[in-house]
Amino acid sequence: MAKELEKNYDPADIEKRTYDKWQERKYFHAEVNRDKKPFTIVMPPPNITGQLHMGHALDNTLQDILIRFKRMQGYEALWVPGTDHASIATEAKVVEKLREQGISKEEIGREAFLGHVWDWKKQYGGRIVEQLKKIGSSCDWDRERFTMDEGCSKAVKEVFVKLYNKELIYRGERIINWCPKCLTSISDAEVEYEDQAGHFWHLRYKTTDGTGYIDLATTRPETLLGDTAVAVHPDDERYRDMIGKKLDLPLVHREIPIIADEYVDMEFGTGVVKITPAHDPNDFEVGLRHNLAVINVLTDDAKIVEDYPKYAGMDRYEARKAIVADLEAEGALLKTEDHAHNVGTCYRCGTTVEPRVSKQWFVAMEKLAKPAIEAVKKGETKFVPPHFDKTYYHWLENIRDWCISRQLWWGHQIPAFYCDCCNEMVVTKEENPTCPKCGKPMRQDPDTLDTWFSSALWPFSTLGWPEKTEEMDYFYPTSTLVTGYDIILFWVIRMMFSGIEHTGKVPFRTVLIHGLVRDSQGRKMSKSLGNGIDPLEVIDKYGADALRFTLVTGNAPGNDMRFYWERVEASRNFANKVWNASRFIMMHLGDNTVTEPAREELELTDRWILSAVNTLVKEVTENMEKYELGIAVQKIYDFIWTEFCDWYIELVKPRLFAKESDPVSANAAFWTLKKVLVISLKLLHPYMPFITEEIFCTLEPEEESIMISDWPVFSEEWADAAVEKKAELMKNLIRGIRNVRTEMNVAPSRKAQVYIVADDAASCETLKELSGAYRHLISASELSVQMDKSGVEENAVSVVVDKATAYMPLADLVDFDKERERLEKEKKRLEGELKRVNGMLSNEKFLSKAPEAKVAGEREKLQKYTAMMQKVEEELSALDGQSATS
RNA sequence: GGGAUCUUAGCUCAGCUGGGAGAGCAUCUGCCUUACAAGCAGAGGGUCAUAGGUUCGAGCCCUAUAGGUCCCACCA
Repeated sequence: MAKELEKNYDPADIEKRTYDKWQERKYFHAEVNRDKKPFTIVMPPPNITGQLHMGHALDNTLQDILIRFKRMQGYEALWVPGTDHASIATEAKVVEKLREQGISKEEIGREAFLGHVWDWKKQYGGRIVEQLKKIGSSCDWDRERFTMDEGCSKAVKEVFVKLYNKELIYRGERIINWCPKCLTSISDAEVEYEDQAGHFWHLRYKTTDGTGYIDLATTRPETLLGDTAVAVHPDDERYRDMIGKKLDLPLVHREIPIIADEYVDMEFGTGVVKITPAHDPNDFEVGLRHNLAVINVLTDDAKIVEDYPKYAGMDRYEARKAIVADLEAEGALLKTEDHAHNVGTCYRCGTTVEPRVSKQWFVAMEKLAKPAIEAVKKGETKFVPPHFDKTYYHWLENIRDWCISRQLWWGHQIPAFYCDCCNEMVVTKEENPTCPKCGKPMRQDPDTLDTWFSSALWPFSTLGWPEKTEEMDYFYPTSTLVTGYDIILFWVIRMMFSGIEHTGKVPFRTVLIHGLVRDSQGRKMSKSLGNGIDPLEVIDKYGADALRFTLVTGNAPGNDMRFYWERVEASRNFANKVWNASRFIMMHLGDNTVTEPAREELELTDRWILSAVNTLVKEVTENMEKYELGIAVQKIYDFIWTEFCDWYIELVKPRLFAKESDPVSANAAFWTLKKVLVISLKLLHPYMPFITEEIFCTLEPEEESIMISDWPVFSEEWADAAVEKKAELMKNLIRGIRNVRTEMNVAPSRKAQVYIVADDAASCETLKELSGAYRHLISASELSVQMDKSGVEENAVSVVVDKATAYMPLADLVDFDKERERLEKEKKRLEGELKRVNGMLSNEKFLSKAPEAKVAGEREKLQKYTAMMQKVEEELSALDGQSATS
C-alpha cells in the first residue's frame, strides 16, 4: 500500500532522520572494490578553528553533488573528509584563551601548552564536522583524517627527510617575512599587500670628507639605523664621481660607503637608495653582492634593539616619529611628502609584516616546480574552467623558495636534531636520535612546519601513504579536487608538486574551481563587516536542500555569486513543488497497484513525457560529466516544473479522475507518472538529497534508498521525436487559445465551444487523439476537431497556430477593433519572420555554405510561416466582411 | 608594470563546440480551477559596453577602446 506524504514538507525533521539513516547503513563508506571503477574526492580540510561559512557550504555542496552522482552511476565513490590543524590560527586561539586565564605559553612550557591545544581540539575541533553533516555531505566518516594524526605525521616526516636528503630542503639565513604579532615567519604566499597612506621623507647624507652630500628619500626612516650603504646606478652621470666615497649616516654617525648597483632605478626619485640589508629584501640582495654588513635594528616584536639606547624599546612607529624629529633637528630632513605605498600584512592578523633576516628552513622550489608545470601542460590535470591554468603557470614559473619553518609550537615539529656538544645536525624520522659523532642525546629543532606543508600531502597521506596501501593503489590519483580560486596558490600548487615528487603521479585529474559567495551588495562576507550569512541559519529556515540548490543554480564555474534570501525562497518553492507533485500522484494512486502497461496502452501524452524525460537524462548526464552543474540543475528544474507539473500532470488529470470508468488508461497514466517522477527524483538527488530520498522511499517502499539506486540511462526505446513534435503542436494550440481568451478578458469560468480546423489530415488526427487530454485546459464546453470550417459561426474569434486554426464563438464578447488589432499584430510578427527566412534562403552563399540540415530547417520554417500568414490574412478579410455588415 | 576576468531584461545571473536572445526575482492583468497562492494562466521589458574585423551567419571567434572586479609583481 502506498504511503502518503505529509501535507507540508518539513525539512528539519526529515533531514535529521534521513542523514542518520544513511550513516547507520554505511552508504557513505567506500572500500577497495576491483569490480568497480573508483571515483575519489578528498575534502579540502577545514580548519579546526573554523565555523561553517558559505564558502564551505558551496565547496562541500559541489563535492557532494559529484560524489552522489558518481556513486549512483556505479563508481566506488570515496569522499575523504578531515580537518586541518591550522597551526597559526589554532595556536593564536589557544594563546588568547590562556591569556584570559592569566597564563602565558612560555610560563607553562611546550608540552603543557600542547596539552591545552589538544584539549581545545577535542572540544571544538569537531564542530565543523557536525556542521558539514547538516548540509548533507556524504563523506566516508570512517575515514576521517586530521593533518596532525599519526598517519599524516608519518607522511610529513617521510617527506621532510626525503627532500632534505635530496637537498631540496635546506636551512639558511635569509630574509623572510616576519609577523611581529604572531611572532613567527610566514611564507610569501601568506603576505597580503594593501595600499596604505604613508610619506616620503627626503634626507640628506653628507660625505665624511665634508665635500658634498647625497639626497635620497625613504618611506621607512627608522630603518636608517641599519643602513650599511647608499646605492646609485653605475651608469648614473650625476653620481659617478661619488661612488666609493663615504657618507656619514645621520643620527648614528657611522661611516657607510656609496656603492653602485644595477638594482637602482635612475629615473625614480633622486636615483639614490639607502641600503638596509636587514630590513628589506632587495637591499638584502644588494648587500650580498657588495658584502655589506647586515645590521638588525628590530627585535622580534618590532621594537628598536638595545644597541641604540636613545630609541631602544620603542616600537617601529614610535621610533619612526622620534627619528624623523631628530633628523629634522640635525638638519638631515629636507622635506616630507605624502606617498601611498603597498604594505605587506600578515594574512592572519593583518599586522604589517617585517622583512627580517633569520635562519629558517626552506624548500628549494625550482626543481619541484618544473614537473608540476609539465603535468598541466600535458593535460594530466585539468582546470575547470580552463583559464585558471594561467594563474597556475604564472605562479610556478615565478616561484621562490618556500619558507616552511614557523616559530610556533602547534604543528609538525621539524625532524632536525642538533647536538649541543659537537654542533652536529641530523635530519631523521627517528624520535630521539643520538649524535652520530659523539653519541650524546640530541635536541630537536623547536620550530614547526607551515600548515600547508602537511596539507600539501593530503591527497595521498589520507590514503595511507607512505605505506603501500590498497587504498593508495586503488583510489589514487584522486578524481576531482573542488576548491575556491582564492586557494590555488596556497594549496593546489603545493599538492601538485608534492604529489608528483612523492608518488610519481599527479594528485588529481580535475580541479573544479568555484568563486566566492558574496553578500547581496557584492561584498565579500566577512566577520568585520558583519555581513556574513550563516548557512546553518539558512538550513534552519528553508532546509539544506534549498540552500544547496541556491548555491549551484545560475552560476558558472569559477564565478562569484551573490547571496539573496529571495533566491533561497525560490529554491524552497521548487522543493515544495516537487513535494506537492509527488503528493498529488500518491493521493490519487491510493491503494491501486500499478502494472506496466502494454506499449499500445500508453497514450500519446505518456509517450511524449517519457521521451522528454529520456532526453533530459541524456542532457543532464552529459552536463554533469562536463562539470556544468548549474546547467544540469536548471534543466531538471525546468523539466519538473514546466513539462511534468504544468503540462503532463494537467493533461493527465481527467484520466486519473476517471480511473473507475477507464482503469486501463488510468493505469498507463499512473505508471508513467511514477516512472517519470522516479527518474526526475534520481536526477535531482545529487542536488537535493533529502527531499528526493523522502519521496522516493514513500513512493517505492520496497526500495532501500535513492542514493544507492542506479543513475538513469538514456534509452533509444523511449526516444520519440515525432511524438514530441505532436505534443508541441498541441501545446501551441493551447497556449494560443489561452492567450486570446486572456487578451479578450474572457472569464476563466466561462466555457466556450471550440472548433479546431486542422491544416492537414495528420494534424487533425493528432489533435483528435489528444482532445481528451487538453479540452479542459482550453475551457471548452464542446470541442470539435475537423478539417474544414463547417459549423463555425461567422463572428467567431480565430486563433491561428502552426498546422491549425481554432475558432471560438464568443460573439457577445468580441470587440472587432481589438480583434483586428490582434490579428494585425500577428501578421506583423509573421512578416518579420518571413523576411528573415526569405533573406537567408535568397542568399546563395548561405545555400551553398551552410549545412544542409540548417537550410532544410529554414525551408520548413518558410512553409510554416507562409501557411500561417495565409490563414491570418483570411481571418482579417473575413473580419472586414463582418465589420462591414455590422 | 604584468596577467586573468567581467560588461546580456528594472535587479541578480545563465547562455555548452558561432545557426531564430533565456531563468529567477521584481512589474502589470486575471484566477483561492478538488497537488501546490511557497500556486495557476497570461503580458510587458534587451541596438547582448563601444568601434572595427573574420564568417553565408557573431552574445559567442579576433583586434582595439572604455569601465568594473580580482590576482601577481613592485620604486627606495
